[in-house]
Amino acid sequence: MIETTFDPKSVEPRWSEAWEQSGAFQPKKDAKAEAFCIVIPPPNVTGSLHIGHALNNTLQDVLARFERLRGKSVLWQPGMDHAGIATQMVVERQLAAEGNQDRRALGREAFLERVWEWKAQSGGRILEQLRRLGASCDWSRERFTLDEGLSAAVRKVFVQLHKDGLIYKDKRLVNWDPHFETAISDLEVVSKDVAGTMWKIAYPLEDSSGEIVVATTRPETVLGDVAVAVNPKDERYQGLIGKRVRLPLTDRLIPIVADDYADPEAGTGAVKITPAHDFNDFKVAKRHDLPMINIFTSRAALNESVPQEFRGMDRFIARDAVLKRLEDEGLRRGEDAIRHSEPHGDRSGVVVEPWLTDQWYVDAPKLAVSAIAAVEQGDTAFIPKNWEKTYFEWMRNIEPWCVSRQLWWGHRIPAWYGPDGAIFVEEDEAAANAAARKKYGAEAELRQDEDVLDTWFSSALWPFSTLGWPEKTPELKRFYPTATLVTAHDIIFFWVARMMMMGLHFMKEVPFREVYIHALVRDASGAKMSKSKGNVLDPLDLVDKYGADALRFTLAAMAAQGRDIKLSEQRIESSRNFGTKLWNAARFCQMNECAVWDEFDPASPKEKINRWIIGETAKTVAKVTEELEARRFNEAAATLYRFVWNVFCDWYLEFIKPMLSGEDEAAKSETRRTAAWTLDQILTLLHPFMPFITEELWARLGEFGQKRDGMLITSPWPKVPLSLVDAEAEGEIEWMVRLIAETRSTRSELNVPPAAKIPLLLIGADQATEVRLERYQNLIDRMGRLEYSTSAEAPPPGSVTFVLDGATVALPLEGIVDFAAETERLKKDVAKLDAEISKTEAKLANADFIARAPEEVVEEQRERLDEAKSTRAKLDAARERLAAAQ
RNA sequence: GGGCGCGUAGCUCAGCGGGAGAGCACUACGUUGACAUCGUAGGGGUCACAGGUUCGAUCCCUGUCGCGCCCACCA
Repeated sequence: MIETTFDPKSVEPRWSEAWEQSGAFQPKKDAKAEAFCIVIPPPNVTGSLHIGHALNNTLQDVLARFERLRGKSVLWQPGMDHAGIATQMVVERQLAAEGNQDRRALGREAFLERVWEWKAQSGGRILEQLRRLGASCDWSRERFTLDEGLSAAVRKVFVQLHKDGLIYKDKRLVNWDPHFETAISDLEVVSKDVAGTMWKIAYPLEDSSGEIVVATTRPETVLGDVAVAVNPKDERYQGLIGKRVRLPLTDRLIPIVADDYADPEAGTGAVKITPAHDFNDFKVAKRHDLPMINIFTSRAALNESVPQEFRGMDRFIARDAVLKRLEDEGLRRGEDAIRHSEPHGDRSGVVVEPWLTDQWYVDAPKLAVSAIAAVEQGDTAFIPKNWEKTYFEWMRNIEPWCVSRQLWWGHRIPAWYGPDGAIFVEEDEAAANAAARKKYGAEAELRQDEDVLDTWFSSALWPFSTLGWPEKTPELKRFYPTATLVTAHDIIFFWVARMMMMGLHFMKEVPFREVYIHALVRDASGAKMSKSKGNVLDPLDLVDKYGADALRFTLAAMAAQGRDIKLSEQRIESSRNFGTKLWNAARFCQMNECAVWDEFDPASPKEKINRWIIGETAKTVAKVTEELEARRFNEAAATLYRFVWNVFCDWYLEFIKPMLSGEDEAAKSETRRTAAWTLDQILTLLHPFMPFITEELWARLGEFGQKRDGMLITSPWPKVPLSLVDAEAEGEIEWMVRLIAETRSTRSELNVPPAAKIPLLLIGADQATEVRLERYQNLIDRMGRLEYSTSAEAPPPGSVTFVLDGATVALPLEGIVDFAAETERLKKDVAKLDAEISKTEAKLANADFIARAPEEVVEEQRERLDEAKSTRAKLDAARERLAAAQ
């Protein structure tokens, strides 16, 4: 006998293992089966499962299991990302905590050894956590972005792009993170709104005939100024253009130049130009052929380009020092408090500096062309579609992508430098040496580029590198392009866009047919959860408390398109209760020996109730299938919830109770088999959402009846044709449902004591009605506590009647009614009905409506009117009787 | 400045051209016979506001207000 509740803790690990052992997670070998591939967004090796991962992977798993049940050959490709900065940060911290030397002292090789050691020990915990969630990835194909195969792909891509002229080295301003001492891409810069000060500083004219006042939020950069720019149309400064000013605190003379960049409305209208430390100033300097003076070290302290007194100072300390000296010199001209935004490194959190360095760039604008076209043509579709706009907007304004990082953990750039600085970009050292020999005619000492690639460079290759590229593997042939990519919108630029570019360039084919963008799960304050902020929720606690199925079902049910999710524990609790409900429904079936003993033909049942539930099942199968195909996870979940709870449990199981305890053996047997069959369909439909409980119940129920073949996970998706919907059965059951519902409602309205049965008088009941009532007498008794008779006598005075399917049901009121309250209620109901009647009548009298509205809508309105009128008559009669009884 | 989205029950949120829904919470009644609960019934909404389109608008369009996010800019 099944116990009263489902115990996830004991069941989940057992099935996780059984599934994996059985090979169910691996793609079907059947060559005829349609391929369906999802590549996992590779979690960081440093990562720990947070609620966003839980949502992301639940949705992928729902799709993977759904398509697997539908018979497709499913590959859900798992793996991890080496996460350059994040991982290096973790290990550096660890070194520091252990009182060890820092990475520089340790040396590159020893440090990398430490990182690999760390990875072996504590990396990749997240994949274990995904297993707990039930993720049906093909774990035998796990990949890591630093694996040899994927690294080879990275090298090949780099070399090829270089050959194609799509990767180049350039000296320009980059976003420099002074904490990690590396360049970062535009995307890794986040601007934060901060309170700041706008200082006004006077620059004396060379001829001492006056001064020009500039405004700045960064006084320390005065030391790197090479000019002052004013707008050529700005009348205030007309006479000054071309003159020179004395740069304060230095002995430099710098020109006043005219440039449209200077906005007369902003600040003082005169802008100091610091080309080495500001993107706009850089452009101005280029236009005017001005020198660029770098005043910062890689840690953003002042370097030897500044006067002795400031050298070595941190930038913020220097700011105060510079201000103080300017004060001393009498050059300050006031200050204003302002709010402005400051660029910060997304990982380090420190203010990043524009800094002039040599870096490698990918020509993203060129690669974007086909990536844009592919989405325009619909080769790849975004769901929801409006994300395409975001994608286009970014792609059309894309800047070159800085891919070199001054880190150690990552793919080392496959570029070697000759003694004369010549660059050899080759897949390995041997090839570079060969190239060098060719160039120099002799062996040459080569030095490999010290830098590594942006982590996202290897992620961009993920859809084909994990399938074996550059080898021509069968997997690559079979599963590329992949079917669906499931991700959150925050990495559309970081990842999706770049996969599109790389996939199209190297595979000549989009990496995925469809991109499903799901909501972000936000923390309590609505802030974005992120690995570096540490404000993550632990879904594993929720799994411990409620089970993986409950969490999964909740997340899927909340995955509506277009709104961020603020997860509440109550929702998970109610999903857990849903699981319990299902569990107990199965328990009930088992107790009543509901089992399929042989092939069951859902067209065979004779009993109306059984034909009805089969029809309802058919409708549900069609609906859930359609909703999953359209990726409306929330609606599929809601459909199942309602079907299981409100249809199967609340009505069907209640309806069949009398039969299961009745004497009609044929009906009983048929009902048992139908119930068992329906439950099987439910378990299958629900399996993508709640794999553990469904698999467990499937197995338990299989201990009776027909022997189960294999496991639920590899069973076929239900095929229940809609032709099994039996209109007659549907009508009859609906009639019963209405009768019982109305009786319940009447009982409540009339305050009938709970234990009492309501005596009913059926006036004008025909034979068919009597037969129906007889058939369901037990049910009526149980659910409605309704006692009926078909006496020909007229209804007693003071009774309420209602009409159902031709039969008038009269309820005597004496002794059980609060007359005053009842009269009040009737009045209210009558008023409501009158409003509806007049509204509907007006509508039906409207010629335009009749002419223009669809036939079925008009018909609906007529029915509505008839119903309202008959209810109205019923209420009138009730009111009269009430009055009479009083 | 540009873009995307949101405003629906006390709370968390679905829905969407044809008389507004769920879960939780609340109230009442019932429940020892599948249900660490469950069932039934009930209260509770000008679907942010104002215009427009339409026979008909919570839904489509425009505008306003409030909120969130993304991008750009910020001397």
